[in-house]
Amino acid sequence: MPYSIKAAAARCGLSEYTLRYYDKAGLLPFVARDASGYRAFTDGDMALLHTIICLKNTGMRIDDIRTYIQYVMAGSSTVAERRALLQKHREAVAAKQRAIAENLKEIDYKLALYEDPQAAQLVARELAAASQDKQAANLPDAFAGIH
Amino acid sequence: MPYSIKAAAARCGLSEYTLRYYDKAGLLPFVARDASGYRAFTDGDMALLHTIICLKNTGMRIDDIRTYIQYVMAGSSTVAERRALLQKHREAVAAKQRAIAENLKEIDYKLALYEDPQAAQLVARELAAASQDKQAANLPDAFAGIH
DNA sequence: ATAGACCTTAGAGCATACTCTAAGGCAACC
DNA sequence: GGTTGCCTTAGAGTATGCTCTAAGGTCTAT
Repeated sequence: MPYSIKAAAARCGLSEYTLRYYDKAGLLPFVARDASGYRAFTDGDMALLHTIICLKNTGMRIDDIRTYIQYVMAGSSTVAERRALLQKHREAVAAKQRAIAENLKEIDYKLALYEDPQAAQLVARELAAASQDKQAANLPDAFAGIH
Repeated sequence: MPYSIKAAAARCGLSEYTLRYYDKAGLLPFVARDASGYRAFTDGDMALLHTIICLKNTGMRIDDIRTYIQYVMAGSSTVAERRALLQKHREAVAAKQRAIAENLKEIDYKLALYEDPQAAQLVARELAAASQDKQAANLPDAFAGIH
């Protein structure tokens, strides 16, 4: 019934190396060992691992994931702490998503410029302006001679 | 008119260290030096630096940003390459945003559980199930005795 | 009983992106 | 001319998260 590390890795999409690294880092204190000292992942373990991967995929650091797992291992008395941790993370992720969306808008603006039929001319004009900046300041001009 | 590295750092929000690191990494070939060998950032340089920061903030790697800057330094003949690079990046960022949103949904699900008035009971039930997984597989139970 | 595929650990190595230190040059003011 | 504050470089150090190697134990089938 339980999965070997190889099977668990295949199921969750992480490498065996990464699973061992996570275990060493204190993220998998719940994974039991069989009589030979081999890790044995149960379905319940895979569910918790899934949560760990969600936290990782949203950018949570190993240290913070460990804190979450420690709350889980401490039982239902830590529900408030878990809620606070996840809420804080949720807001941080949302804020980062918004920031990325903002930056992406500017990249889209650049992209629109490059997609314009007159792109070459527009770019050449930008370049000429940058070039003049240098001349006006009596600085060597890295853009000189570029079209 | 041009900005010292200190002024440029203050304006763009990066540290002086980071600006020097970027220069060393080939991201700032356009920044000129004054008679004393000091970097002199023009307004045109700041605009390009802004683009670099947008790319960085959306997770582009230094190596790829350098490629983009090399296209810029090669003039308007590289418009097609720049467009391709930005489009590819744009799609990668969008895909990652979607992936994060997916993972966030699962975290929200967990959060809803913790926000339930019956949270402690629900969590205790999860825990009991995980505990039974271990028992059924004749494995040491890390959850034993936790409420 | 031996080959092969699996597992274990400790610890080294790597990639990325900074971050800082050391040693020293330049420029302005008292 | 000395102090102060800015700048330069090379290169070392840090943080994070893997990724891999070496040495060795276990299990299964032939």
